[in-house]
Amino acid sequence: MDHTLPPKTQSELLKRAQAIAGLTIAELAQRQQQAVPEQLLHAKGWIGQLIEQTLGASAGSRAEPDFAELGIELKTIPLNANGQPKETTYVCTVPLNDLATSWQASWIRQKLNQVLWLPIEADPELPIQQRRIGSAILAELTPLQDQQLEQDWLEHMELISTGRINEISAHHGTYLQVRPKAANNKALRTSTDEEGQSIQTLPRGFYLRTRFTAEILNQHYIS
Amino acid sequence: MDHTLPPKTQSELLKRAQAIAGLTIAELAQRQQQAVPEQLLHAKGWIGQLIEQTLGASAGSRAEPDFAELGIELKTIPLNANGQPKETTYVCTVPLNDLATSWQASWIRQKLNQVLWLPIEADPELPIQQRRIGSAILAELTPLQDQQLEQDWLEHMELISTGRINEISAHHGTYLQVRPKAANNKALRTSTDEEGQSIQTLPRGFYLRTRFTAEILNQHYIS
DNA sequence: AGGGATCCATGATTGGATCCCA
DNA sequence: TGGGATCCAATCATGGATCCCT
Repeated sequence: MDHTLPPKTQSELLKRAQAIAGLTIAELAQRQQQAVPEQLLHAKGWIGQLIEQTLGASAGSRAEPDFAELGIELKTIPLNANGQPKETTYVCTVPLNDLATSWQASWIRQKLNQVLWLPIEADPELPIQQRRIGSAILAELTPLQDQQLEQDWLEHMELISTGRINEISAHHGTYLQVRPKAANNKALRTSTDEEGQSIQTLPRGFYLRTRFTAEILNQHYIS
Repeated sequence: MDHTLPPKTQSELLKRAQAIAGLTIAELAQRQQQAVPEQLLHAKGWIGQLIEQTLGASAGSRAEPDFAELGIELKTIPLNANGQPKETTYVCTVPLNDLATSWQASWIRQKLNQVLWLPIEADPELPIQQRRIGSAILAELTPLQDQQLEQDWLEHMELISTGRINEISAHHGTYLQVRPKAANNKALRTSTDEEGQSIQTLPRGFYLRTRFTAEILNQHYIS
């Protein structure tokens, strides 16, 4: 089995995801003829990319969901020893220019509207090879989630569009954070301040807090 | 002013509480002719007792609210620099024998049914003398709080009455915890295990988590 | 530079242990 | 011993910083 071609239907995508549920990372890597890194420090996105490759996501695309034709985004969720999400989830870059858009039309909402969530064991005690892939969850934003995300997004965009991006900290937002997304804290990018002057600022990304992904899991595995 | 006599009415109690709102501990201590300790490490209950004395609570009584005739219990709430409760709140000892009672008739519920909460600044940066007393809140248990506390209480009492008290940790209970309440961890007391044998165990107390007292504060100071 | 994410120092929380008084 | 509570080491959570790939 070597799924390099994108799945043609939602059902085909789900079938592929179900087929890898329960596998260890070592088993999946072998199928894909990949070597498993000893640690993720120097291979941070590796597992996500292994999964993308396996399910046939169109890698490297921009401003589009991973499965563009199906309108589905793929996201892995690292789980701690307790089965809870261990990290926030990166969604996409925060636009620093091109601010005149609505939540409905925004890039981030296009990505989050329909997501295939794939929980993956990530207890640091567990060697990467032995970590198991969980059962995929295909979830559409509920009206309530949509509303809550929109509210967070509006607050962030208000600050950005009034040139106060440097006032944003990761403390803002109920579900959605804005945090640095860069090679390091020297990687600056041009934005615009309150008086229309150019300013240098760190590039940022939108991240979903763990409380959001924890709710997704709870809604689907009522234990 | 020296209120050593118990207040005769609820209104008199509230008047006394309002009269000390805004005072510093130093000011109140002077009125009561008490010396303020430099630190609370060796005077842990001192502020609570200063307040009791001031408001005319019947000190040292047992199995009864502080203002027995009014059915009102007095509790101070230490606040951190952010105005949030800093500690859990001790309520009363957990009965290790005498287990055949209902929530309605229980000692703890008698105490919690009507409480005069008194917030007091307790930021460790602030010298004890300068800490201020807040505005008192007289609160009756809401039906929802009553239900939630009952559920926690039932779970704890189930474990105690089946001799599994040593399985209880402070992790149990949504609002109500059971934790050690003793001079030290060698102070043992006799209880009964599953087969009716005597066992030695630490004496325990019921404590309200800060999330409970935080809700009390939020309901009354909508800020 | 955008997409795939995790790292990890530091601050916040917690809960077992402890302290004084009558 | 019951009532008045706080202490504080250890754990948890967080969010600013960082890493690889195309």
